Amino acid sequence: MAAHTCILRLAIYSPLRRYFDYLPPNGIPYQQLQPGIRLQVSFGKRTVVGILIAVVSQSQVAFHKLKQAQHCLDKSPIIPTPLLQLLTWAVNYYHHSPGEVFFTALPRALRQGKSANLPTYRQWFLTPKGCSSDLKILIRAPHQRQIIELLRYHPQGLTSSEIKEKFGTYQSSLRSLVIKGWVNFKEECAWKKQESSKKHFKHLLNPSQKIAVTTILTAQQKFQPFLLEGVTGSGKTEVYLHVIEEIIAKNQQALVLTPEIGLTPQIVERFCSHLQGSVAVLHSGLTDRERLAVWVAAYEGKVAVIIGTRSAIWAPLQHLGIIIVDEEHDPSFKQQEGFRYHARDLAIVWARQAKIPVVLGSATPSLESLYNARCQRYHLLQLSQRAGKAQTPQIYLIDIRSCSLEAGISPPMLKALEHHLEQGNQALLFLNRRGFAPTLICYECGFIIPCRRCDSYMTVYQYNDSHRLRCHHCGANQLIPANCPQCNHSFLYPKGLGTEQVEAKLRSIFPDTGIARIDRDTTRGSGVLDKILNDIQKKKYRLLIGTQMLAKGHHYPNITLVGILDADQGLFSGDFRAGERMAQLILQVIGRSGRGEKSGEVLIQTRHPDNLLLQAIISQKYDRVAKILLEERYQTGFPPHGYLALLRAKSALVDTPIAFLENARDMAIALNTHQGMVTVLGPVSAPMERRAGYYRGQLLLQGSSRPYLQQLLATWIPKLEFLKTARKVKWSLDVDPVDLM
DNA sequence: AGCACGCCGACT
DNA sequence: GTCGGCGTGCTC
Ligand SMILES: [Zn+2]
Ligand SMILES: [Zn+2]
Repeated sequence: MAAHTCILRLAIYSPLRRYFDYLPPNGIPYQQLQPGIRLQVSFGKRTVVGILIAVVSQSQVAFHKLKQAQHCLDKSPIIPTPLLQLLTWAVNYYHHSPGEVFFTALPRALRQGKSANLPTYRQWFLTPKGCSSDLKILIRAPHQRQIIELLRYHPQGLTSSEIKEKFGTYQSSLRSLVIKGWVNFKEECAWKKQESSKKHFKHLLNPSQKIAVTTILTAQQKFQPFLLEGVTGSGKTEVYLHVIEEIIAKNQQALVLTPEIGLTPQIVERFCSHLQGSVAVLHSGLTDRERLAVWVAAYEGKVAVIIGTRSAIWAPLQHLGIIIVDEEHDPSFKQQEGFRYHARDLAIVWARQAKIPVVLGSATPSLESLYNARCQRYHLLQLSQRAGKAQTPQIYLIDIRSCSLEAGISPPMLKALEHHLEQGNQALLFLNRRGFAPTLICYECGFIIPCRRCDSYMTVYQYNDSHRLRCHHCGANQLIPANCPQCNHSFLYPKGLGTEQVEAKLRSIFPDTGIARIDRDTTRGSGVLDKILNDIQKKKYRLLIGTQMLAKGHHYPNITLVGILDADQGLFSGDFRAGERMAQLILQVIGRSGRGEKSGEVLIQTRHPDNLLLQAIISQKYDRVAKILLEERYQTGFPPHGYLALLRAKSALVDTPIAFLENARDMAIALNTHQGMVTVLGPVSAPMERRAGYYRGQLLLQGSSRPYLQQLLATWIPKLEFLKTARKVKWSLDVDPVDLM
């Protein structure tokens, strides 16, 4: 019997870190049992969907315990082989449960076992008869009449959902109209092929762009990572476009990953207008249906280029020819909960498996990528020139220890603002803190209003959330109290600085100037940011104040003054990556100024004008910045001079996370065969111990060798779920954490 | 996670 | 008595 037993190894959506073995359903030909198909199985007391990962002949589980799968949900795989390989790699590297890994890659409909057909929608339009007929006949059918009137406004037709949006009930009316022969429909496939008005507008490349393009293209059909380094405005996007053009001309596909904020309609438009072939977009704003449609279309090869955020790394592309990761240093490529994958790192893995080139682009590369380039693992390509005639900006530090500040603005900063606005130019102020003020404090007793669920203070909001306090860590909010909760005194005042406050101050100083605030609070809702950006182009706003949203990827050609209100915040805060982040942010903001013809000026307010890192930043030489940071990482054994894995645990009770982590630590130390190679540090409570009602702790594994760290994780992590103390906490592993918060 | 089972206190 | 909270076990 055992000789030709066929056992199906399935991934099932559950936090359990293992696969589940089943026997094949009755009457299924062996050839149909391809990895990547889905089956319906009984799992415990439930019926669930499983994904076939492998067909094996042996199982760890006793034969009599194996259940038979109920039936196959697919005739052929819904996950292409390269993606299956990538997912399998991710299961092993991130030591996460296979079920959650494989299922996060799928659109919701496929997770639920629905069919993998290209979803369609109905496009309704008027027939010639419907166009010309007299509406008076419809006097007793007001719904039908409304629909006809609406369709006459939209000669290109309307979708069912668009009609449904206008009138709640519509189906019976449409049916009657179809019978009358006034209206008809056609089935359209539901994925929005991105269209562009302008087609084919070719740019000439400068010499360093040309070199980049040809170098990348000579590496086709082989694994080769490139680090494309170039300041904002040096034309990285042009390089991407020329490379992709060549790739898709050979009937291969291209995948472009961008940070969350970078995926603007402008950038999509740019790709569409330059590229022949269908471009599809994948981001968090899509409906489930649209996501499924893009997935199926991509799998069927109907899509040549996918542009998307982090999760687009799971696009089912069978003929991938190149991957591009733009702004590769951006932290949004790392998923920060559950299955904590890094899309940039997975891009490298995919490229290696598929033997294709991968391009990481950035003006301020991550230290990891920079280090890889130095070790010759990545080919470094530099775009030296800023496009156009613009000069690099002049940068000045303002020592604010000896200044009196008004809403965080020093006299020299104010003077510069006045000057640049008088010249008719635009100015930008950067402050990486939302709200009116980070704290509300009692004048009498000094009590600061805390969040009830976090070890943190409530942020004061005056405008957006009209007179409320909000916690940035858990979302809790309340009205601003009239009296101090501790001493009942009524004089509570906001202390510290936020963008709302700066905006208010600027409005009082420059009452006749258009002022825009750009942060997460003013840009909620789709299209809002886009409208603000458009109005900036039109010079409706001349003074901009904002958080890191301002820094990322948008073009503001007329800005000649950039002011950084607080360079120290972030530069000196606890986390090991804080310095890198802040340096990248400051350099990105600096890059916003002085494009086009005008050269720019940058003013940076600081209390530490002599700080080495700050000095390196204002030299605008990123390699100087990197040298300082890399030296620091070398001293501490942090990435890229070392590899990290962080075990996190949280619970509503104070002591349980640490108790679990202590058990976990003991186990790790016992299993650690190479103590010189992997160090177990902690456990300690998290920098902010309580968040959203949970007490949090963490245990850090630091390795000087990645294989040894991985080997320890592989033996250790599967054992953790059997610890008694594990039941009382929520725990998760973070391989290559981007921060230790 | 999601579901079932069994034990114990408390409440109509 | 029996309702329900929660600790424990199990998922091929
Ligand atoms: Zn008080
Ligand atoms: Zn909170």
